[in-house]
Amino acid sequence: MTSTPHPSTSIPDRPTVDGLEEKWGAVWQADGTYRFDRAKAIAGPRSVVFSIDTPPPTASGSLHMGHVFSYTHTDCMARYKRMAGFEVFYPIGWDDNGLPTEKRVQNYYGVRGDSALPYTSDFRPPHHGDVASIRAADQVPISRQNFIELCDELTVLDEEAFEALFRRMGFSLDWTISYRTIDDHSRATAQQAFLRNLARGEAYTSEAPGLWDVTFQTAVAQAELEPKDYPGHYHRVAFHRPDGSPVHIETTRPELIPACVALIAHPDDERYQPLFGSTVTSPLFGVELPVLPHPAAEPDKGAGIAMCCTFGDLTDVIWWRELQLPNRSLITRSGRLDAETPTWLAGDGAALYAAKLAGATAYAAREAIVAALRESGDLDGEPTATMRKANFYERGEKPLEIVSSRQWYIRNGGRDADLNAALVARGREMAFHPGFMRSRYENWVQGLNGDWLISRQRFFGVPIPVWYRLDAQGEPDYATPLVPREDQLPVDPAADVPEGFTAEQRGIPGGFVGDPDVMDTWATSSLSPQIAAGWRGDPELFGAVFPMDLRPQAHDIIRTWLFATIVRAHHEHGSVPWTNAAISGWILDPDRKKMSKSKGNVVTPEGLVKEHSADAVRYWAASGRLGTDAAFDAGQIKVGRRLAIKILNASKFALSFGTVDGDLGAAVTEPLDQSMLAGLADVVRSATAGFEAWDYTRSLEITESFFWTFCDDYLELVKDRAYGGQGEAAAASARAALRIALDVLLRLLAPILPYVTEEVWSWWREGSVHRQPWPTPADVVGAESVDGMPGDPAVLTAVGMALAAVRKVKSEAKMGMRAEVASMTLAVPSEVGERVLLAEADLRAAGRITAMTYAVSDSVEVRDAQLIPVEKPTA
RNA sequence: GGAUGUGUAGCUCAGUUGGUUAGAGCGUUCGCUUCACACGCGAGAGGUCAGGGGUUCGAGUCCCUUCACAUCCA
Repeated sequence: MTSTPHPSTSIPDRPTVDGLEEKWGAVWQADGTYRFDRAKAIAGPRSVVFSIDTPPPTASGSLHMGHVFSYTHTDCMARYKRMAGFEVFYPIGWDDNGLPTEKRVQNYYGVRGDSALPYTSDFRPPHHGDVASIRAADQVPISRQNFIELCDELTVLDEEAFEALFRRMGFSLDWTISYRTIDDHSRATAQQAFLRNLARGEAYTSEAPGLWDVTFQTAVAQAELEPKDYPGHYHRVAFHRPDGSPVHIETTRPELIPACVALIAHPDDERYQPLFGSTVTSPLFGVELPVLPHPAAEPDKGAGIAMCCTFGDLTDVIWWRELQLPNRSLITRSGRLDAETPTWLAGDGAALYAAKLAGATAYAAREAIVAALRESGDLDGEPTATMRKANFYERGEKPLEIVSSRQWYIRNGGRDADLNAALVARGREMAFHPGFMRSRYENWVQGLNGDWLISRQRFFGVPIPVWYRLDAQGEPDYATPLVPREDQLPVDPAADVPEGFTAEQRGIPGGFVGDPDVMDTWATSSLSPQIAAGWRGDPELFGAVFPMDLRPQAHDIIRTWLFATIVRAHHEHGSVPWTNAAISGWILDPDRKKMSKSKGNVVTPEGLVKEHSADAVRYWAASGRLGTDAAFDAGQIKVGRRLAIKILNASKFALSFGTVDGDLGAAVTEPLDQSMLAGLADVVRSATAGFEAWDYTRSLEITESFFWTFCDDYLELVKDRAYGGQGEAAAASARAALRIALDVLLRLLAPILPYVTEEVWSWWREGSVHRQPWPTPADVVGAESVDGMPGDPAVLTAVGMALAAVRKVKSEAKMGMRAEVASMTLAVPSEVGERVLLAEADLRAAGRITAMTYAVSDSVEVRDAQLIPVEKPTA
């Protein structure tokens, strides 16, 4: 039923891969070739569906080879599953909310959001992507709403560029199922999930020390920080025991001495054991501080005893919490020291603070403190340069500070051993491909030390959907937030009014105030399965596709995206979000460095696709296995292009001998043809096993390897016979075998090379090759003879070896392959000779052999060849 | 410091449960206007499987150990 001949075959004289993307992209779109059949999915058992949680790309980022790499991997699997009979749910989304978009908008338009400013209806931004970068001081401040409008405008443009590339790459997404993480449906879904987290106690607010980006003025989550080397100096500073003797510590941040709450050494450190339980006083400020043991202190680092300040780094937070130390925070959200002189300082210390430190930047404060330490004699020696590990957010220039603030958190097992174990167990319910990637997940989950901070003090995000009552003094009541009903979502607390209040009551005592924060991007994109599958508002669809079958993504975001998505599904559904996670590697440049803009080694996908064709680029991507980083290799793309062209040419040839009427399988009578088909049946088995093991690369390699042998040996061997050189029946056998093989080969290659396979399919078949069933060994009719004897793949191998030996003789004689062999002896092992005899006529035709005899030998070689050079036309 | 992975031809990589003489592509060398394809075809050269030790009749493959590289975590 799949082999209905096309009524009029139209094969181009010179087939080309160029232009196939436009041609077939338009057809697939018009025909809805990759449309998800919702009715079939809902009607059928869950097992008829293969659902894919496509990670929505950050549309504000640039397009890079990593996208093409990973999305091609997914598409190959999607296409295989579709042909294997599954109803494939393959949506696409764009992750457009969040700080990456804001940064891009700031640079593209030269603006900066400022909540204090009023809306301007006719605002015109100063730039439109026409300058490389804009200094913060030159950015025009605009209102929150104006800023959001620009974000909306630019993300739409960016998404169009992404869509154009993804379509050109031939990704078989269902473009009718798409979403943006900032659209109404996504916002409502994110808010609904948040409200349910809140109702169950999984979301909560807390005034706590957290990571703070002073540049972007927002809190940042643990998962987002990047430790980097940051130059600094060790300062050897004396604290004092009650008897006046010094205890030296070494610190890179002496400006935090006024925020010091304790000195801490490792419990096993004999140098400091006598001090545990005693107190010391801080230099300059004279604050009395305990000396305490804690295993996180590193005996080898600096003096081996550290000052704990609130808060210099994340270790300080651990000490503060575990040792129940006071909170003497000094660093404010601006990155400057508190303008008020802290209450715990007195006398000279307080005076020093008021004079030199109040409101100072961390840098100025450090200078002032170091000068004062020098004067007091508490600085031992000169500061020595060092590199410290500091935490950064994305490409921020300044290290993150730790600042106390009220923030929203979602419980993620960082502070709850039972939840932690449950989330590890969820990971074990899923299959990771490759399996070892699970340890990334488990390492991360088991290393968490705090809940997930989701609130951001930014603009372009999903608002936290709560309001607070204001008491008579105008102070918000954070303990009992006002929440909307789910059917009111999405809401914007900055514009919408909670039930029971009027707009006039906003911000006045006895009235209400909206939560000013938005959620972090991940708090929405961690719900991509729920958003795409219609958790909110489409329970039928949701039931048919959730939990999804596959989440594909790269390994660097296991700790963020993959983990966060598991957390949300665990809380909301008590299940995994998907049953398989396919983890792609990274694209490295040819020197095996990670490609990055700053190094200028980025190759853009658009140019490559235009130059080499989408199939060629897909071939390169598909030759990278899951979990393996791949070097970018233009050579491999060229190989892919060559394969695509070869498929066109070989197909044209195979179809050029005229059709065969009736039963194709019955027409195959020659042992060589049966042998080729028997080999192909083995290929079908192996290629299927490859896909079933998520190893599309293996499937491709097996099929490709067979295809080249098919071209180089089989086609050459049967050419003469197919033209009719050995009579009609023998010709029909070859012609039938060629069509059977081509039909199966095209289907095997379709998931990897969708364009050329579709092109060739259209020459002689109805419908799309991408809607054909995946081939089975039984589809390779003619692999057995009519009396049921299976074909012997070794016949083609044997004749191929003999042909190679003939070619070798000609090549060594520096003659062309058309040279005639007047006579020769084929020396072969006897079992090879027996098989050669079955197709000797084909061998003679392909080798232009007039007379041949056989001899027995261990290897296959041609002896005593009498060659007649091709007569060259005299000039 | 802990975890995971990698190390095979000049380059990029395969190598199933241990089993003949370790494979492919690219590159390279030599040759060929061959009626599907010069965006092609044919042939050749090229490897101490990171080092060391062990198990075994037999190790690229299993075990131990050393080294190098990468990533993740602390």
